[in-house]
Amino acid sequence: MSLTHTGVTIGPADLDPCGQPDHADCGIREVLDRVGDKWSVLVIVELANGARRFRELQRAVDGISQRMLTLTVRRLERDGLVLRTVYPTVPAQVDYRLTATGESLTHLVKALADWSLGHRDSIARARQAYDAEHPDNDIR
Amino acid sequence: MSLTHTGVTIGPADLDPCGQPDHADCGIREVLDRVGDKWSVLVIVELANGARRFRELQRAVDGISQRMLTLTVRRLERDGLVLRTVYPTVPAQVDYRLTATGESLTHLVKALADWSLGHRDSIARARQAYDAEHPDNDIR
DNA sequence: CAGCATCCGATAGGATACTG
DNA sequence: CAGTATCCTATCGGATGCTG
Repeated sequence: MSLTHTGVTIGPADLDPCGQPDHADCGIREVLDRVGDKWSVLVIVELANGARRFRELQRAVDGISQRMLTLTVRRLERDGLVLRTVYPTVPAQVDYRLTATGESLTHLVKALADWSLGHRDSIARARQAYDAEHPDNDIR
Repeated sequence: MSLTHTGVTIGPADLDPCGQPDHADCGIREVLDRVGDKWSVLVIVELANGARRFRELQRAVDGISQRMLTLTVRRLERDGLVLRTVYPTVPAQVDYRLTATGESLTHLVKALADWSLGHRDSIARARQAYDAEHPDNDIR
């Protein structure tokens, strides 16, 4: 784990993405808002396996409404993570593929997915334990 | 990019977190919902630098409301990512620190932050370009 | 097929006031 | 200090119907 920090390592976990002592928001938000929304990551995961057409995407992601797929894919396009290509056939045909930038995100997405799978049991158990000890507390 | 896939590599980017051809949701959601929400990651980043008290956290994350900090930190506690310790002093004193599980997430969070910083310019330019060519389209 | 438009309920999340 | 309790708005996101 290396970050380009300029000086000494303060603690065992000196994590400061901005280089500021208090990492205001420093733009993490911009990415997090994209990575964080309900569908983007799943779409990226699917596109990591190759170009997909609209309906293919919708079937693959499964559960996503057409409205949300449209919005998700548009935002990814706007951010330059996905390339949208329209073929002037009849009926219309459109495909989506990751750009180089989008491709570079797949590593992280994969890491996230791996972490998720690796810890889901642990998390599930933690939740059960918590819920058992806080029956009233309805944090979800 | 390597994933533990069982058979042949279909494309240049065979990314399948579940091991299923269509990666339903396979539990990525559980983590994504936590990583994805507006504040969790920022809180984790702050806690990666050491234990913090409630007010310290609120000041550090900056912008978070007290209500959201409470909810965020409670959910992280429930998931076993954060340990909450109450000292029966007057006035009350509580601190929060990452558990081992939470600690293990900091690597990913850091990677995400790095990616974010590394691509924010690229993304900003993509957005400007998109908005210039789609003046009417208001996808945000 | 690949969408846009519209309606509408559910949730996120801010502001504010109060408590042990 | 470290919350809890309310209220209220904005956005998310599903369902449905229509178009090129």
